[in-house]
Amino acid sequence: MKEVKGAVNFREMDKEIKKFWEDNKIYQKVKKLNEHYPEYYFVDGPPYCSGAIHLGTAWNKTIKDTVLRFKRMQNYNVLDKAGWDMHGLPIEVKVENEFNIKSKKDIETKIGTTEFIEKCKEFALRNKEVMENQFKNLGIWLDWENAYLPIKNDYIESGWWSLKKAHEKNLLSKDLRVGYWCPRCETSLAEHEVRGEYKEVLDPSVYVKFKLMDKEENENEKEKDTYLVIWTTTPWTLMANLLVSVHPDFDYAYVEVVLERDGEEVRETWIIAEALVEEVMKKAGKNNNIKSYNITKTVKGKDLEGTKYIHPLLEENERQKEFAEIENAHTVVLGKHVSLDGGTGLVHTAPGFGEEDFEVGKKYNVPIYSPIDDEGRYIEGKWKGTFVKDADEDVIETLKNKNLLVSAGKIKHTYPHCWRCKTPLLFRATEQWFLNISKIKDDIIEHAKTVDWVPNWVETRYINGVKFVGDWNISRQRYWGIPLPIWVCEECGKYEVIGSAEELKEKMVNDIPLDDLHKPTVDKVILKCSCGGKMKRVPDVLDVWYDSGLAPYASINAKELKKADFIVEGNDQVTKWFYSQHALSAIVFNDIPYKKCMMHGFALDENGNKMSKSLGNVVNPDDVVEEYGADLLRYYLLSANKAWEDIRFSYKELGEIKSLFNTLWNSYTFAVNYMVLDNFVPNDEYMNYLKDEDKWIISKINSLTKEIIEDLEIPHLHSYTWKLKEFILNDLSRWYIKLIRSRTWMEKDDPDKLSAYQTLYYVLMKLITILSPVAPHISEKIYQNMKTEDMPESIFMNKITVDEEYIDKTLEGDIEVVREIVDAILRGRDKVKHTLRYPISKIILPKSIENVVEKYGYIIKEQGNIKEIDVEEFKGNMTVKPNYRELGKVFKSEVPNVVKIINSMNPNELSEKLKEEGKIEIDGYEIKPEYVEFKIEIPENIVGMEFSKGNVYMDIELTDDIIKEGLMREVIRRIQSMRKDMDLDIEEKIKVKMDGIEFNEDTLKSIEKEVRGMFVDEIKPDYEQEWEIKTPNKEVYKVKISIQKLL
RNA sequence: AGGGCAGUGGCUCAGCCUGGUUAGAGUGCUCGGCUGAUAACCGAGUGGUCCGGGGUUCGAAUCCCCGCUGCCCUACCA
Repeated sequence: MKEVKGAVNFREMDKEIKKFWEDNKIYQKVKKLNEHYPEYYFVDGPPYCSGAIHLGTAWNKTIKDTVLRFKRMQNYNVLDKAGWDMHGLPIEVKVENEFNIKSKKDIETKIGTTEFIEKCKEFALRNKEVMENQFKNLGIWLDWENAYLPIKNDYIESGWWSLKKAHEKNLLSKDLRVGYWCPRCETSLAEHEVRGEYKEVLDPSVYVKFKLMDKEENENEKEKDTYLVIWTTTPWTLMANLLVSVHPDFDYAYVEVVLERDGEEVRETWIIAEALVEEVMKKAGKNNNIKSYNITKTVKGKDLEGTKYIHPLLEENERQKEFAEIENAHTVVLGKHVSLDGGTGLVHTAPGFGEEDFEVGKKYNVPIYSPIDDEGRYIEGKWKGTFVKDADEDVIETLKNKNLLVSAGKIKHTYPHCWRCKTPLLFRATEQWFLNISKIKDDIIEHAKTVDWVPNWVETRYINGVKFVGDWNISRQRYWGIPLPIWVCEECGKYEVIGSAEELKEKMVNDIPLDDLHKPTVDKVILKCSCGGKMKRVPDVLDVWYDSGLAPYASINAKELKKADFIVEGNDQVTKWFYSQHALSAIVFNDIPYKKCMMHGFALDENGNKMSKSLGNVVNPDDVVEEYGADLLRYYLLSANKAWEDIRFSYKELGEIKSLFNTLWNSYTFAVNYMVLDNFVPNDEYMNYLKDEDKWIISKINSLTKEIIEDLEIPHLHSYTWKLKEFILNDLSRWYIKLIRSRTWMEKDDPDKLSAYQTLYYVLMKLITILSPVAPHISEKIYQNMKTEDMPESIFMNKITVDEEYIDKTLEGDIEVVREIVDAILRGRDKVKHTLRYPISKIILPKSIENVVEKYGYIIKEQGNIKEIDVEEFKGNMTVKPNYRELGKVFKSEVPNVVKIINSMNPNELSEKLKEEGKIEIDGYEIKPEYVEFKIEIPENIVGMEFSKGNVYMDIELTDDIIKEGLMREVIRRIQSMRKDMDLDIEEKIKVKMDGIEFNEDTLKSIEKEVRGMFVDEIKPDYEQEWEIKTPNKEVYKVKISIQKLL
């Protein structure tokens, strides 16, 4: 042990400890140590290698690190590979920017795929390094050396292998679907790539009439010109309209509209959802000269099913004339997705341009018509070659000329944009590869029920999420990803799924070296079809979520399922990674790949807003670490909230954690510096001399350890950290250290002193052991200074254990009472301005706690500065209070009656009787002592204070002796304060001269001892000060104190 | 629209699962105190319709139902 001097700098400590761990390979040694213990399999949810970590990722890894450190200290062989997410569009984009590439074509023509892939790889690896270092600065211990990287061949092969399994189980298919498409980047985008990219835009808001085909039975003149009124914000999609959807259960009104057109009165019937008629007519009035309108009849949506209409742009798109011949095309169909939130209650449906439209189109068996090219230009019709959005105005104009426009305006709404080029996205039908999750959904839901979710309601949320997912589109028309291992025959269209590089090597007809399984290498491989044709690879790559979904088995290169004992990620991952890895394991192993799954929240700014660059409210974890040190941030993140709720990051609260750690550090330096001063060497022998307060805190730390093990097991990190805080501040610093302070001033080898040191030593060691999972640096730092030769090299080589034999709940309870009494005394003193420096000659405590007083009276005396304690049966006015909990157990619904009886009795008599007879029977109710609590009112003329077990009465009479003793303390305090001003060492001796106050010889001796001084008559003062001392009996002393250093 | 979570002093949050004294902490503010752990610490005061309404119960912050508000997820924004 070495003396600890100077102010604590937590950041410097981080660096020092990090170096210590690295130089001595502590992580590796800990791993080795646990090698033969049971496995604890943890799978790291891989962060994306985008550049830098943020507060959320820091939080995420802190949770992981804390739990895993705990598990290691429980002697588990923790499998803890770090993981990284490295493929995908975000990196492609960054690289494109680096090369100033504008379009997809440029990649192939300007720099070539090989070079491009190489750059993507470099970029990902570079970012991985940066982020890894940031994590290491937070003290995150993971297996960084053997991290799993999805860009490695064996990982890619795992992807292939699993996809082949999916194929074998008939869960892989190729299908035409509508998805997001960026016309500028010429690629499909995944749903998750679009998330957060909905931006407010001004779009056309157009109400259009679709004329009904004249029905023979509709001879009625009035119903001849009948129209469906639809609303759209994308007029350009009308070109591809095939259906109009209505809700089967809604009411639709036939609105007879009288309007004036070209000077003539025209009568038309418009079909609009009844609830929206007024709104639509209001809008229509602006563009049409409407004279009047009234509803002639209403029908249910389902009654409209099959009604045929004339496509409004039939002349502008010849193809629509062909479609008109198809059975269901250009008819009203039913769809539950139709809402009355806006529009007309009739939804224009273009199956090639909308996801739901697509579903409806398939259901009604009409063509999935999507007449645009990769760049978003029409490939046929009047506007052939025009970019679709540019056609909007012209479409509107055309409709107007055809008298089919009801209203044209603008609307502000949110619309998805390409996150890289900010172009509004289109919805477009393309052929993609799918995993048919819908076939195994029931199994997936069943698996989910076997998981231990933290908090448990995540299960509901997860299962609900799963219920909504459709088949998983796994193919992307991009470059940087796991290549789809699917080869298609050019002749017969048959396809084959390859499960490994080995298999590919066997089957390829040309000779391509397979050093790297990325594009474009694999693209060159040709296989031979059974029909004799050439098979070429589908040029797509896999969705990057497929990569991370493979983690449970690909990360350890396994072909069987090893269920993770624990995973934890942010709440956005419930429907992402929790799901993607489950989906892939369900396909391959028909099981869920984790046993315990915890969700955490998001890190928001102080006001609860998301941190974003544009708001300028981003808190960089590096900055926080630089200012406060890693442990404070770690502790803050785990204590700020229940993990599954969002954290509002606050520097103020971080400051509170700083106070906590300062207190911890002060407690530690207090202990160590005294120990060093006395050359203390810890020795179990001293445990034989423990005083009650020592036994108390030893019991406390063991009780705490026990609770903390339970908290970390769940894990409930908030109660873990809160309990630590409570112990450090209240039990250790504010109570125990206060209690033993006088013992540190005793002679070196006094057993009382040694046992106090031994206790402090024991408790601090226990404390830092349970603190170390969350605050590894500080704990290690303290450990390194306090450990003895025979102890393990690092704190993390120790086990967290409970010494059950030291737990004494009775003692803990008794000392709690003592604490309450001391607090009550201090409150009482405060009330009458009788400060602690002046003793109180006597206090009286209730007889019921006699044994507590007998055992621990010395603590009360010392802490309250009390001369004598009496225990008495108090007399006085009693009040009685029923103990509802006890009464409830026995009397249930009779409780009010019993309470009435209790309250109606004279409390003093009741108490007397209960004491004599043990119980009373009144009106058939048996009243026992435990049903009631008595309190004695404190008479006004007596100084008394209440605590949980009764009252404490204080005799505050001021005798000469008391004043004298108080004055002695007044003087001591002032001399001490002057010593401090002079910056003297604790051990340094001084000469003192006092004028203006007299003490007897004994008192002077006591003062000399406490202040390490010597009273003299003559002095050459180094420091002088005049003091005014006021006693409680209003005497005033003017005292001059002079101090001279003794060299 | 569906699902989940949350709503407790000025602020940040415990407590709720498993109903039972006077609903707790920290922080803020006011006052007082302490002093060799000291840029720390202690005490007192201040401050609450426990979101609202209904129900169950002898008893509800806690359990149930309905609603309000905020956040998140999913869907949608035709």
